Amino acid sequence: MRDIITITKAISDESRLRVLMALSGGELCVCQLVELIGLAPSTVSKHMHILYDARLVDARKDGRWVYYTLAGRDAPLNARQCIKWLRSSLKESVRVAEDDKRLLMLTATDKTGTCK
Amino acid sequence: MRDIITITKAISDESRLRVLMALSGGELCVCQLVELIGLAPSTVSKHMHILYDARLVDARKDGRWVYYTLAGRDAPLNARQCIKWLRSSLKESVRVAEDDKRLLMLTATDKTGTCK
DNA sequence: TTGACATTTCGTTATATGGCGAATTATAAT
DNA sequence: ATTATAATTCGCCATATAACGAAATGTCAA
Repeated sequence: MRDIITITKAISDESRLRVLMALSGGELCVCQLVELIGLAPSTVSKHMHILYDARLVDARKDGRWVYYTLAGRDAPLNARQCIKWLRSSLKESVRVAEDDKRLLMLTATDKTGTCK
Repeated sequence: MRDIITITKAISDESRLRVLMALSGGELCVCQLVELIGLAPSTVSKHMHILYDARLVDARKDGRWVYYTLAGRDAPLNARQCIKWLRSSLKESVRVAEDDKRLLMLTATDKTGTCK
């Protein structure tokens, strides 16, 4: 029960939902998410910690950057199915579409894969 | 997006999750839910309002009782799929099993279908 | 009609949550 | 070595949330 509540609390915030949907397109580092969401780095970092606790995202550190991805095979089934539900539910969200578009611009300036 | 956030906020509370799982066994009136969850009637009523707003439950008034059921065919797909995910995720929850057991006792004393 | 009961609404209170900036840590570049 | 950058932690504040009891509403029973 506690695990599920951790997940449901994690997904009950607009910024965190936007992050999860943004990560559908592949891994992103915190500074890219800051750019996308428009909140302070410290705030975004806290959001990512909440998503990580819920095992909805994985983290990978590379140099001074931390890259986040959607939870993968090793994540609990509950978390993966939650993401599946969210993706199908937010498929037609205008906000998500806007973010996807902005993300294309953000990642285009950064062809190498490193952040900046 | 707003609809989904309404849903995710609605399911980010333990009492409301317990209510949703309890309703898997069929409709229940507020006083039965009060008995099960152990919170004040006013509190449970507020919880039900939140679930209703999210379209996760339907309400049916019969005399002085209000019976709630899980969202049915007419409810948004998002809400129904959410319930599906929750049910599979909480399938093995001890808390839910305890509630189910208690519910059997509660509904056994009340064979007619009316509340008391 | 009076009383009892189920439910909801309202006002209040305590705690949880989300936001920021400042300070801290870790890494890379000069 | 020093500086710059990415990310996190910490402390603070404003708002949201969940709880209660009291009062209001609606319905049935005596």
